[in-house]
Amino acid sequence: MKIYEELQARGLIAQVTDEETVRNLVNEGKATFYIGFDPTADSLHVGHFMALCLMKRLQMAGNKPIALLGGGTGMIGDPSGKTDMRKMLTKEQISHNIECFKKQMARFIDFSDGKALIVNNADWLLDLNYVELLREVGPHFSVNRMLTAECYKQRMERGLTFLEFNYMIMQSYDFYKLFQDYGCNLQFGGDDQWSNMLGGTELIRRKLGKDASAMTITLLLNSEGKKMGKTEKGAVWLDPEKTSPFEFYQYWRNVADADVLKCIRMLTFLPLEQIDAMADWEGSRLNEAKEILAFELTKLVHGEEEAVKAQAAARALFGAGNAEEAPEAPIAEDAFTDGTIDLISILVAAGLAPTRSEARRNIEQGGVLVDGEKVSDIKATYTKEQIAAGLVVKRGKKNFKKVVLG
RNA sequence: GGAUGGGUUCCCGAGUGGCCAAAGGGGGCAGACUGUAAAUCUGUUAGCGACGCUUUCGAAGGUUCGAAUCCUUCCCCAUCCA
Repeated sequence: MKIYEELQARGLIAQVTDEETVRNLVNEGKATFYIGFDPTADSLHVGHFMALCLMKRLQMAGNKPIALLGGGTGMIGDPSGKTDMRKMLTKEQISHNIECFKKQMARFIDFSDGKALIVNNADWLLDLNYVELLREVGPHFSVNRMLTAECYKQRMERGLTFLEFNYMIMQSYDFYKLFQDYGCNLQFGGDDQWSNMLGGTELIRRKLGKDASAMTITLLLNSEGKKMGKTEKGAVWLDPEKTSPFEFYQYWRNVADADVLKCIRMLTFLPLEQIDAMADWEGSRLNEAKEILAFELTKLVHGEEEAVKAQAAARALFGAGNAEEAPEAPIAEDAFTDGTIDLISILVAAGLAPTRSEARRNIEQGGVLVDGEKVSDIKATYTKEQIAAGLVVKRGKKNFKKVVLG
């Protein structure tokens, strides 16, 4: 099975400009393709991870990836899929975020010996002269058409600023530039990028009379139609400091029944035959599939060692056995008063509750267990010796920490 | 620039002088059920040294014993007109 067919079988391909052209390009390893990453945060998240996996797959098939960091486009902000204007980032934030992105990307993609490139569109976008640019590309964009683009529709109701309206132009210019400088003939992106990407192929055709292609990756949506990789607390990050391997593992361990196989297919590198074999698993057996999904992804992102640890911790928490594998939460010496500390303080210090009020509620509602025993007294206290021995504190069913002396 | 309508807690949205930490819904959290799922049900959802205290209704002032509610100025948003 060739790469294009594999991507298709995994359900990764959403739209392509011309199937024949793209199929031939990637199957024969003739594609030089780029994917843009806007540095909107200091870590990559699951959405980026999908793109990186795709880059890796295509690279393994002999194609050359270019990772485009949006140092320039990040200054504008992509309105696609946003209902409100996003916060403008400062230049310092952007360059900090770019550094973080670079480090994380290097873990997935082989950038050695020119096998892949990493470029920053700030290098060309920031120096553009406004009037020159208008004259150069302006005539090739029809405002009427741009306004009909899907990515602006939502915003037409709530308000779209001129700043963001220009995002499509900048992205199109990127492709135009990469096409000329690096022979980049293919652009990948999330499906929400489709209209922006078409802007680029159009521009190349109109300015240079040449063809370039575009292909979008299916957005990873859950069965309720929401983007996956987001929790109430925010995105699921790849940075272990922002989303611990255990939390990362748990996120995938808890996906809905309807989404497990789709996720395995799209995100893991497991062979398709093995995945197909799981397709008729039903009911509680899907739990096994969830464990596989969680383990595989944690392994890809955090390495095998962390994946094993996360899995052991999860099993300990939900199955029998002790919870020695629980993530540790150190309590500082000065948190003790006369050698003791109360349970509310422990919960807050361990990050199991955001505020003391919340901790109090959790205890009152019977949601807190210490070493397996339910504690419903909000005044319960523990001595330094008890903490030193290690105390497993559980808040709710899925949150637990091994509290130790820090 | 002009007219009109608006900015309320995580979100939507009620509230037009005290009974307002603010209805209702959504979301979240906890509990029951279960498969660490979904659905359902119950409780809860500003903070804190907690039958009390402190901070919150776009911002800053003011009136009042008392303001989310009234007045002034300012900022922002939407729609229509230019």
